[in-house]
Amino acid sequence: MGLTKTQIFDERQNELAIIFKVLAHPARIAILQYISSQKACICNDIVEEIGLAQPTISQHLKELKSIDLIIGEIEGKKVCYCINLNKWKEIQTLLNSFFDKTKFNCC
Amino acid sequence: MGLTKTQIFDERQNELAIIFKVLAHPARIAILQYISSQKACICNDIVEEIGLAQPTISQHLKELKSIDLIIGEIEGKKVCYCINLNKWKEIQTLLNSFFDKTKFNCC
DNA sequence: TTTTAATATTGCAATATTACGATAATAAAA
DNA sequence: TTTTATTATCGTAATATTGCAATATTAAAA
Repeated sequence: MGLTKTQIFDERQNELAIIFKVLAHPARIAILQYISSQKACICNDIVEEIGLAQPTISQHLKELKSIDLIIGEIEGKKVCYCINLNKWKEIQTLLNSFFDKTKFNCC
Repeated sequence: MGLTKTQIFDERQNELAIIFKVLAHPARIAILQYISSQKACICNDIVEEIGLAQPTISQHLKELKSIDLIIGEIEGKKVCYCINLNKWKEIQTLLNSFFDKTKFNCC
């Protein structure tokens, strides 16, 4: 069906899945790595760096923005995209909590 | 197109994306949490716990197995699924490395 | 050997994702 | 004001994912 049955899972499980889903594309990984390594993180530079069409990059940026992982600051005609450090740390902590909380009773 | 252009990204970026993708479903999060909390982690118990049809669970288990996150041990007619602790730790380390390596020069 | 129980696989319908051309929106520059 | 540059949105084609009924496979039990 292609439709995830979110209603049978709890909020935490759905939240984790959404975060993982946003990160589950090499272009979005590459965008994050590029943004984080540059002093100026202009959208157009990202398009040239990654090698996907401008609308495609714009869409990936939108998905990263949807969980506040990046912030876009308008600078005239351009937009400077930056990683949202607070959210970044928050997500890293959340993922570590998921990995750590998982105990291994069996086998 | 629906087809990810993996060839324009490096191996590390693609590997990270695949790991995130496997984790990007609440059912698979729930399966991992359930398996890790049980002494016996029989496939049928997972089906009853999660509330999805048996073939659907079987498919999700297959995806978790695809990156060796879980191991299925055959016990007669039943299969006992367990988390692969070594891979679990390895992936946690890899994700932390990704989060840590990302520096923030801009903004 | 036949039956039963547990799990995997196949096939398919419905929805989601990816990618991009065309175009709109926005703001600086001419 | 018109042009130009930059980014966002829309529409759409192609592929992927999700979920399940039907069925196959496997191994213990009868």
